Amino acid sequence: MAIDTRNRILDVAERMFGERGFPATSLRDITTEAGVNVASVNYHFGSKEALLAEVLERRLKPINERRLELLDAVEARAGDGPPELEAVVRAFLSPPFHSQRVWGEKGPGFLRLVGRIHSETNEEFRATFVKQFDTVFQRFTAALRRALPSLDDADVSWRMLFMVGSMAFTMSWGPTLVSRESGAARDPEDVLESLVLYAAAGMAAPVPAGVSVMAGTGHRG
Amino acid sequence: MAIDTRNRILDVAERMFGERGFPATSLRDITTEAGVNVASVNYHFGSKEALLAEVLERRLKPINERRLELLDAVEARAGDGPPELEAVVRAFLSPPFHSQRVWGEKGPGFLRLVGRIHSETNEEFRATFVKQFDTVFQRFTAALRRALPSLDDADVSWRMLFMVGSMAFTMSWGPTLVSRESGAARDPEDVLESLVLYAAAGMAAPVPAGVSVMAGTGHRG
DNA sequence: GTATGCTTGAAACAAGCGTTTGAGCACAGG
DNA sequence: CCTGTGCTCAAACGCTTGTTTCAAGCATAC
Repeated sequence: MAIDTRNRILDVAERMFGERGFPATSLRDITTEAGVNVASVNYHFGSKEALLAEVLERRLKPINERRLELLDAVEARAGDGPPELEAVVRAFLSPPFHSQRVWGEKGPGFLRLVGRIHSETNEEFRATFVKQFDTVFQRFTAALRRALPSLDDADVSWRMLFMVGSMAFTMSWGPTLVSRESGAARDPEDVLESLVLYAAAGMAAPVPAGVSVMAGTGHRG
Repeated sequence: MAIDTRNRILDVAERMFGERGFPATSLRDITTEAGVNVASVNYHFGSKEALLAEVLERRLKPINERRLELLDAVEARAGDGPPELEAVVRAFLSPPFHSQRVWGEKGPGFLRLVGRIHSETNEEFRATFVKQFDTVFQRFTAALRRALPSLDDADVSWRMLFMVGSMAFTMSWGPTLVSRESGAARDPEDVLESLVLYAAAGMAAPVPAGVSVMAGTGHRG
C-alpha cells in the first residue's frame, strides 16, 4: 500500500530525526527499520530534506492551529479589554505538550527536532520553516503587547524568544534529566504547569529604565 | 608550528560546529579552511569526537569557573542570610554572554553548540559532557533554594532547566531573529539584562498548591 | 486479455566520510 | 655526521552516504 509506506517512513523518520538528529540519521536507518525499500523515500518525498519538511509540517500544523484556536478563545473572553497574561502563555505552550508522542517513554519525540532545525539545515530550508510560525508569532506578539502594556515591541519579542527557549529545551532535555534526578516531577502535565507559571512571571517582569533600546534614549552606564 | 596548528583547528572547528552542527561538519571542511592537513586532526586530537570534546572544554571551563567565582562573591555578600535572587541568576547567565566570540557578527559562536550536544552525540559522550556541569549545577541549585525557600528541590531543578533553555535558545536563535526584526535590541549586554530580569521573575513565580509532586500530596484535576 | 499507471525491489552510482599509512621534513642532542 | 623526535604531507584505506536506474509486481480500466 502506498499510503502505508509513506506513513511508516514518516513515523520512523520522526522518531529517528528526533533521537539522533537530521544529518546523523541515514535513509537506510529509516527504511530498514520501517521495512521498506531505500528508494521509496525518494519516490514518495523527493529527497531526504523534503522528508524532513513533511515530518515537521505534519506535527507543526495542528499544533499551530490549536494555538490560534486557544488564543481566539482567550481574546473572545477578554472582549475589548486586555487578555489575561497567563491564559495567553498557556495557549502558546500547551499544544505541543499535548501533542501525542511528544513526551513518550523513549524520549521527547519530534519536538526535540524543532530546537535543532536552526543548526542542522541550510538557510533556505530554515526560511521556509520559520514561515510556518509567522502567523502564530504575530498573533501572540500582539496579544502579549495588549496584556503587557508597559512593554515595547522589542521587549515582547525577546521575552517570547526566552519562552520558546524554555519550552524547546525542556522538551529536549527534560526526559533525560528527569531520569537522573530521582525526585523530580515526571508528569508532563505538571511540567507544563510549572513552565506556564515560570513564563508568565518572566513575561510580567519589570522593565528597568534605560535598558530598552527601542527609543534609543539611553544606554547602560 | 605544532601548537599553532592545534589552535587553528580548534578555532575553525568551534566556528563550524557552531554554524553547521557536529555531524554536518567534515574534517576536510575544517582542515581546508584552517590551511592544515586532514591527518593533523587525528594526530593532535585522536578523533573527530575528541576534537569536539576539546572545543567544548576550552570555552566551558573558564565559563563555569567564572560562574562559581561570581556565586562565591554573591554568597559572601549575603553572609548567613539568603543570597539575592537576581544576583544568583546573573552570576549564572552573564559568563557565557561575556565569553568572547559568543555573539559575533557571524553568529552565536560556540554556545550554539552546547544546546545541540544532546542530539548530535552519543550517550556516553553526553555523560562526560554533563559532568562538567555537576559542580555548577549543585552550587546554584543550593543557592537558589536558599534564595527561594518556598520552592522544593523539584521546582528549583525544573526552573533551572527553563532558565538554561532560555539562555541556550537565545544564543542560538537570537542573532538570526534580531537581524530579521528591524527594531529589536542588538546589544548583547542589553539582551543579557532582559534575560536576567525574565529569569529572576520566572524563578520567583508562585507555586500553586497541588502541582508540586514531590510530597505526593495531590494531583490536579 | 491486454494495456495503463502506480508502487516496490535489488543493485549500482559517484561522492564524501573518518581514519591510517608511510615517506619526508626540520631540528635537537650526542 | 648520524640519530631520534615531533610534525606535516599526499595518498590511499574501507565504508557509508543520498540518489538513480530499470525490471518486476499488481491493481484497475478498457
